[in-house]
Amino acid sequence: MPELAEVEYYRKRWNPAFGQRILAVHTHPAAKVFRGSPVRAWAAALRGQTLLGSEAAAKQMLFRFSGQHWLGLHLGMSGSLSRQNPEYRPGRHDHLVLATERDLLVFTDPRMFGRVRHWQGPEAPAEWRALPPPLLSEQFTPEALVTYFARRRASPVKALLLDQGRFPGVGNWMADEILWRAGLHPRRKGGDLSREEIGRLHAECRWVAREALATIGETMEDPPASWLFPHRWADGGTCPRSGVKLERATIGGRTTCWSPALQPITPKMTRSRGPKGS
DNA sequence: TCCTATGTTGTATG
DNA sequence: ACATACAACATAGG
Repeated sequence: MPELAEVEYYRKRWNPAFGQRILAVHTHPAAKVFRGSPVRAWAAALRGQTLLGSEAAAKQMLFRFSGQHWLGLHLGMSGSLSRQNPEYRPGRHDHLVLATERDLLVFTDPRMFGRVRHWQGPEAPAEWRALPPPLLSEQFTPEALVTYFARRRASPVKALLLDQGRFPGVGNWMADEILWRAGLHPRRKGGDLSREEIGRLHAECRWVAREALATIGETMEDPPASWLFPHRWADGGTCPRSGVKLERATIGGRTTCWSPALQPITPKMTRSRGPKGS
C-alpha cells in the first residue's frame, strides 16, 4: 500500500504516544523485517526510553527516542502502523510492538518486504540524512530533472518515476497519476521528453504530492473520482477526463495504467513551435 | 489452481 | 564501468 502520503498517514498513528515511556518491547526477532539486526539487544535498550518524535521522508520513517535511540521503519508493500488498546493481543504479522502505559504501538507487515532498523547516536543516521530532497522542496527543480532524463535517456519515464533517488516517495499509483495528469505515455523514453514536457511532469509531481498529503496523508480517504486513482484497478476502468477505456501493461516491471486519449505514445504536434520551417 | 498486489534488491545481460 | 531487465522475497485474496 504505502507511498508518500500513506507513509505519512501511518507515521502519524503513533503521534499520541509522543512523550510516553516505552515500558515493554515485543518482537518476533526471527522475522525477515529485522534483516539480521540484533533485535534482542536494542529492544532491551529501548525499554524505559521515551518516544520523542518522528519524521517521514521518501517512503521511510524515523522515530526518535530518548537515550539517543532511533528506529527506522519501512513499510514495504504491505506494512502499516497502528495504535491499539493495552488489551490487544498481537497477531502473527505484528513484528514489533512498543507498549506504553496507555497504548500499544504496532508495526504490522504480512509480506515482510518492510524493514525495521535501530541506531544509537546524537544525530539522525547517515542513511537518513542522505535521502534526496522531497518533491515539495525548493531543491526539487525541473533543471535537475532535465539532467537526469538526459542521462537515463533509454528508460521509459514510468521506470524513472519509480527511482527513489530522484522521486522520493513516488510509487506505482503516484507514477501513473502523475503521467496521466502530465499527458505523457508511460513508455516515452527519458531522452525524448521535451523541456516543456519535463516541466509539466515536474509540476504534476508536486501537485499530486501536495494533494495526496492533504487527503490520504490526513485521513487515508481515497482521492475523488476526478483522479485516475479510483479507476486504475477497476476492471473495464475508464478515463475520468476522456471516457475512453484505460489501457494496462507491464512497464518498468510494474503494472501500469494510462489513458490512450490523453497520453499518446508520440508527442502531440503543437502549433506554437515558432515560424514554419524554422 | 493460478494470478495479482501502492516495494526493494541482488544478479544477469547488453 | 554503466545502464537496464528481471527474478526473488512472503502472504493474502480474487
